[in-house]
Amino acid sequence: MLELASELGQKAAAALAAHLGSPPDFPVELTVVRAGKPEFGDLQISGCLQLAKQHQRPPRELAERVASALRGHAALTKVEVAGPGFVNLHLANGWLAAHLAKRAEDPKLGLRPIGQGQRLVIDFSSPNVAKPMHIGHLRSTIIGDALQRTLRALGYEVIADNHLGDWGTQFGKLIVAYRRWLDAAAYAADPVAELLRLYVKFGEEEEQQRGEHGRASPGEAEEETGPAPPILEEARRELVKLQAGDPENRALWQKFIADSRHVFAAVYERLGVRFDHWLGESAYHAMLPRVVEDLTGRGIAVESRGAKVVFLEEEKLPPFIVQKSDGGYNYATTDIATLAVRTGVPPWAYMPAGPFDAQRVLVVTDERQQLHFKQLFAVGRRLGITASLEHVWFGLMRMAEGTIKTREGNVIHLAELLDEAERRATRAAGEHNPDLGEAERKEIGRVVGLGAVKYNDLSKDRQTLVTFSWDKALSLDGNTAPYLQYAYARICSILRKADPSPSRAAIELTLPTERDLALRLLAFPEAVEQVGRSARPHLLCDYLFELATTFSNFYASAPVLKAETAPLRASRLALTALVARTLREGLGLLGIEVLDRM
RNA sequence: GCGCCUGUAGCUCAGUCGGAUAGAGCAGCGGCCUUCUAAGCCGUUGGUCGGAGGUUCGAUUCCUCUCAGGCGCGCCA
Repeated sequence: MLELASELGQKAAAALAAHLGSPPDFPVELTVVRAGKPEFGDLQISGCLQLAKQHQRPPRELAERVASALRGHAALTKVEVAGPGFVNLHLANGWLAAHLAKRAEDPKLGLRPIGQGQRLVIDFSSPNVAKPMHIGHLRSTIIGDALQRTLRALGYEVIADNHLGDWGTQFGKLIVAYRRWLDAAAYAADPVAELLRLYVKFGEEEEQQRGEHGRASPGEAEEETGPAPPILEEARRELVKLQAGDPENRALWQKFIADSRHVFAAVYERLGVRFDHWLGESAYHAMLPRVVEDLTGRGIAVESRGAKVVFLEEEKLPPFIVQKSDGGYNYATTDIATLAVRTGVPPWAYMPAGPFDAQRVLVVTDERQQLHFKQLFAVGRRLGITASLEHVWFGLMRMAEGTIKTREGNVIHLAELLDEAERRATRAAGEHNPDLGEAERKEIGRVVGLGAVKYNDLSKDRQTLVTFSWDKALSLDGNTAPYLQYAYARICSILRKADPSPSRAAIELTLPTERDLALRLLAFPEAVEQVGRSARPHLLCDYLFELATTFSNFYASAPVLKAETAPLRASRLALTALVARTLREGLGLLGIEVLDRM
């Protein structure tokens, strides 16, 4: 259908250009899009209105030209001019049937390899070592995973990288707290939870000491910070030792990373998420001096107030600090190094893995880092990076009761959310289908629960600010993953009984619901390509929901197994089987599983 | 102070980079299980698209201003 649309668009534009005498001012371009309403046909062209104004011609005259150029095309039964100057196109059932037959034989369901030959790095999830993953990380993980799957399906060579937060000032604090207050049994049971407890305890101790050492009014006075509490001084010393390569501190730090990674890996296993690399911030540490040297050597960064800074006045952005006045490096430095490795700009072709020489780089984080990435990408361009650099940001997650700080007790932990999702889905499975055995009910609960959670995050435009609510996040009705999974299970039930199930047959489109289904099925590649281009997975959710709704209508109105004639039965079986494949493949691109029975 | 994002039905959200009478789900109301899984289907109620100007044949969409909320802004990540 994509090919047809562009063919018709070009044909229409050519006809109009000839009519207008190939005008130099306004290039004649016409796009063919899906019609807004059934009575307007299947496809429509609305560009004549705009062109009419530019060329001072009556819109209907131009529309008539376009219409007569397209009439007689084999794919179309009717071409009509409507309203002020729209051209409505009606597709021939024969054309639809022929394309469905082709689609049924295509293992890729019509997906075109638009990313062929291109390497793409996608950075997502990226939790911080020693901090538990919460519902905010879930968004990055789920969106990133859906994108990596989709981009792979479109032919990109995808490198999924988990850019772990494994380097930073928190490690000094953790080392101090670990030595003072470690509960070994708790650590053995759940290292990340224990490390969080230690981190929180450190903060409390710091506050207490701060209270003792001055600062009469803790509220306002940001300016006059009193002397740093002793425990904070201690943490700074430990951090310096760690960065200088002190063996004991280094061993502790590596232990924190290794143990955290185990905990994260279990979550990813449960979610079905995989990475090609886990190149955390620390992986780039060794190259930071060279980054700054190069930047200053090329005049990109200059000294200012003792720090090394890149000024971005051309881009109307605030300055970007790449080296602190104390000589230390920060997030900006690490990210420049990371970007250089990912895109392979010299001279930083060091690495345990890479450089990757990617043509496209996607970074999935929350909205708060928009400015940072604008600055980073601006620096990247000065370094000569030509790859497409995209900050795939998503809206923050907020609690229903208002914004709550990440203090323990108020955070919803990932595992807790997934457990509850599975519990609810398992119970629902039992209610809807009492005949299920224990094991099957649990498996359905797992797949449906996980699907509901993932789809909840994926189905909204990623940029919307979401207010978390248990009932909304774990809903199983309406526009949710279970609805799609249920449609799939019903199809499987039909196919099980079809015996033998003929997958290929001549398609007959006798009912309106069959025709609707045919149109929706053919639109699959378009939806997937849109996700690949715009990095917005909700477009695929919308498509799949529409496909499932269209199928449900078909299911209610057209008997498959008891169709009036044998050819019609075969046709409907083929159509049904194709819906199943499209749902399974589409949900698969979102990282959501399906079940044969529910 | 400067900047980014968001405001669409009671609630949660779509709205194809200017098109025809703004669409779904949930909630509400009324129907449909002697036929393939009722986690479903059909019908119905509900809108000054935050507000005010502007651009034009046409604005939820683009521009300006304004209100409300969220988030950033030289040595955290």
